[in-house]
This record gives sequence, structure tokens and C-alpha cells, in this order.
Amino acid sequence: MSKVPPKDRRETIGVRLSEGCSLSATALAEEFDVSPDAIRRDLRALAAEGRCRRVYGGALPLSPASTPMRVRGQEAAGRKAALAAAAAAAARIRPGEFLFLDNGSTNLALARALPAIELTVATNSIAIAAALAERDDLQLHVLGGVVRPAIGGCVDADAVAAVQRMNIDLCFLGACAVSLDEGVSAFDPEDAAFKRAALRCSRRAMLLATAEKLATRAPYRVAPLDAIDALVVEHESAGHAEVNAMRTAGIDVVMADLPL
Amino acid sequence: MSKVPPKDRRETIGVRLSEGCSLSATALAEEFDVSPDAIRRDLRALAAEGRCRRVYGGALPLSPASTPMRVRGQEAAGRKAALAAAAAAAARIRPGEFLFLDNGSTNLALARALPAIELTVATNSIAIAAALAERDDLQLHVLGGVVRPAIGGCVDADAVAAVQRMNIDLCFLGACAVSLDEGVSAFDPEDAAFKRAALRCSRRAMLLATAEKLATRAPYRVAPLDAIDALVVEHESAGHAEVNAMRTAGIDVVMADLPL
DNA sequence: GGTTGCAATGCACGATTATACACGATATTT
DNA sequence: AAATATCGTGTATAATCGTGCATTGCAACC
Repeated sequence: MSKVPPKDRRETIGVRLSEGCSLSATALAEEFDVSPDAIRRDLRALAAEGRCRRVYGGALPLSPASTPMRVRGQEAAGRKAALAAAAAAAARIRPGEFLFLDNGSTNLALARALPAIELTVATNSIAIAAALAERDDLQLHVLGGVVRPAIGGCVDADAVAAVQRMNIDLCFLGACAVSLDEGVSAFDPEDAAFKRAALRCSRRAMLLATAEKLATRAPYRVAPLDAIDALVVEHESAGHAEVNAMRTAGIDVVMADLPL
Repeated sequence: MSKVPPKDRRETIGVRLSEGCSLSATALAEEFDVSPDAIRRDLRALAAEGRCRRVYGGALPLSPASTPMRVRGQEAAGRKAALAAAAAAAARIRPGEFLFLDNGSTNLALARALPAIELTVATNSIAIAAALAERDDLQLHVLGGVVRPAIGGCVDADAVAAVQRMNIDLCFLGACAVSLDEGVSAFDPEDAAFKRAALRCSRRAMLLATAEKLATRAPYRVAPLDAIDALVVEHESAGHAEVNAMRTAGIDVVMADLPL
């Protein structure tokens, strides 16, 4: 076997990850005939680029296509529940308000944590709609359209048109990535466009971000950070440099309690 | 046999659980080639996250929470599954067709029984949308609007407008009541109006009726029985006088097999 | 030609994480 | 009730991780 250029090897690994394969560091080391150190360096670099998730023993793909909603939602159920509870408390939701819940597993947790008061809740997420359909204390409005499996809801023109007819009091944006410099960004252009439309129709907007979404970026910009009234982050993000920078930049950052 | 990262193994187990499989600890240990201890640790961790129930010998999936409308759905799950299977077979669904599934627990069973071919499926039911959202072999279109909890989906003006923009090949109507003289009828006026709109936009229409819906009536008429191309009834309705009368009246009545 | 800068590699170290085995306790089966 | 299988905990072991450092190969530059 002839030696493979390092850059080439790294790209090969990246492609496999984006295909949804989970990789073992030792296996890769053997395959490319390099030391595990080199592989670990590659995986760390790919993880820094947001192309995979680093785990003990190798790396896991985090590509939205390969991990449909059902898996992502359960990945960190406890953490997201804590985050959702903090957000629900911080939002100071009042009776009669009109809420919008964007797609996302974190917002699904939030839906379950919504207080039992009279509310109108709109969503473009099938899972969130299903979770709220059984509650009779609130009025539920779903946005129609073609459902994107990778996203778990509708983000097409129909959905944009529907959201533009709404006067939303409080919008909970789903975010794929959040950073101070790049703002909020998403992996899908239509998704990003939908989020922008939802933001425009909302009086206030909040965003729940799990730790792995902080200080990362996705291809399509949604909005700068100051378009968000409050950012809710996990307790474990406390010392995060990005969080401190956001705070000094004047962003309202809410810290969730430790999960049970 | 390449070794998989521990986190990946745990996630794989978690996915299986969320798919409703019950798992044996020893079998998993053999499959992943680790000691039962490691598997038990995984299962304990998953149980701690609330993703499964720990039992002697393995683990059981915790939530068929993916089946809202569960109260009604489980009532006669086996019977409805048989009915749905018969309907799916009788419908002769061909690739590329555009199906519409109306609200109703019977149609939810049908959604689960849809063949794995390329289809476009539209629905106004949240539960059906949730059941189909995970399938990537078909395109899913949900109708937006305000969700009526009693119905489990949208039947308002938005939904009617949306369905009127569709060219439906085959419509599976949900019915509250079916009789030869009164035709198809529903308990809710808006629901009935929506069903009429859906019927108007459909080339063919079928209706699945459990035994208790036969020969009954509801306040609001949807359509006469001859607007339906085929009526699928349960096996136990075989000797039903109403069924015989329908047959002699020229209605195409399909009989389901006995449930397992 | 020699040197410099850069990138990549392999190795050594302490730290972290997962594993397997041992033990008594508990549940299931016969 | 006895026998067997599984469980939970503790502990020692092994694998992997991250970091720092020296070495190598290569291209650019003087």
C-alpha cells in the first residue's frame, strides 16, 4: 500500500463521517498505517470544524441527515429537559400569549415543559405538535407544508406564508449553531429562511442552546445574536469563553440549573 | 468485526429501544463482543436517562409514546391493524401516487401499514404525520391549521384551503359513522365540511370502518355511500345485515382477514 | 547549497474512561 | 426449597485521551 497524503486521509475520514459512519480510532490507525495519535489529531480537527462528535474510542457523525430527529432527541434527554425547564421559567410566559416553537429536539423538550396555562402555541414541527396535541389547556396551531425528514417539520414556502400571518409574542428559535461572531446559523437554506421569517413576525425571541451548539457555525446564517432577546445555555457551559464573551457583548444569557 | 466506540454501541442500543424492541443483555453482550457487565452498564445508563425500563435479563422499551391517540388506538389495535392491512392490499397503491389520510385512529393504523414504495402522503392528522415523519421513503405533506384536540388534527378553513390545492389520487376517509341510507357522517360540522372538501379533490376514495361504526349515524352528513369507491370492513362484520344490503346496493365492500 | 519555517508524525507522560473479574445479594426457575 | 441466572457494587486492569516535545520531510527563501 502506498502512503496516503495526510490531507487526503483527513478528507476521506470526513467523507465517511458525513455518510453517517461511526469510526474507531484504532481501526483507522491500522487502515491508514499511522499511529493512533495522527488519527486522533484528525478527528479532533474534524470535531473542531463541527463535522463530527468526538467520543472515547473514535468519533461519531453528527450530520443532521444521518441522525434523524428520533435519535437526536434522546441523545441528551436529561440535559435538554433541564435546559427547557430553565427556559420556561426565564421566559415569564403569561396567559393568553401566542408562542411559536421552531423545529428541534431541544424545543420538543421545551414543549413538554410548557406551563399549564392558557396559551396559543404554533409550531412547524411534527414531533412538537404530537406532544402538544394531547393537551387541552392550550390551543395548538400547526404550520402546513411538505415535511423535511431531516428537520422533522415544514420549512417550505407554505410554512413561511403561514408564519407570516401570525403575530407571535414569543418565538423559541431552534438553532443548529450559535456563535458570537457568526450569530445563529442553520444547516439547511430553507430552514434558515423559515427561521428568519419567524423572527420577523415575533415580538420577542429566545434561543435554547446545548453546549455542543455553542461557538460553532453552520453554513447558512439566520440572524445576528442581538436579534435574540435571551439565550438559554446549559449549566456546564458556565465557564465557556464564548459565553463570557457574549455576556460582555451585552447578550442576555440565562444559565440552566444542573440536570437531575 | 471492527470494534465500535462504546458511545456508539450505547446509542445503537438506545435506537433499538426507541424502535420498540425488547433486548436481552446476554444476547447484546455476544453481539457486541463485550462482557455482560458492559451491556448492563449501558442499559443502566439508558434507564437513568429514561429511555428504557430495566428488567431481569435485559431491558424493555419504555414508551410507545410515539403513538399518541393511544387510548383510542389501543382499544382495538389488533383489529385495526388487520383492517389496515386489508385496506392497504385492496387499495392497489402504486408508486408515485398521491394519497390522503384523513383523521382517525383507524387511518393511523393504515399509515403504519403503508407499503414501502415511493409515495406522497398528505394528512391533516398530527398522529399520522408523526407516524410517517420517520419514514424517508415517502414524501409527507401536513395540512396546517388549528388543531382540534377532540379530532386530533386540523379541519379549519386553512386545512380546507390546503386540501383544495391538491390532486389526490386516493383518499382514505376517516368516518365516524357509516350506513347505507345515511351514507358517511361525522360528529363535527367542520370535520364533515373538511371531509367533503377532501372527497371533492380525490380521484378515488376508500373508507375503513370498524364494526361499531357500521349501521350508525352521526349528526353531520359527509357524503352518500356511493361517493366511496371501496368500503373496507372487519371480518367479523361478515354476516352483518347492513353489509349485505350495501353489497346488493352495488357498494364495493372489502372484507379484512381475521386479526392475529 | 544551506537555512528557515511549516506541517505532520511518533513517543512519553499523567489523566480519563471503559472493561473485566470477584463478591454478595436478588430474582427466576425447577 | 434448592439450583441457577442475573444483578449491583467495588476494584484492578487495560485502552484511550490530551498535551508537550523531539524528529522527520518538504518547500520556500536567502
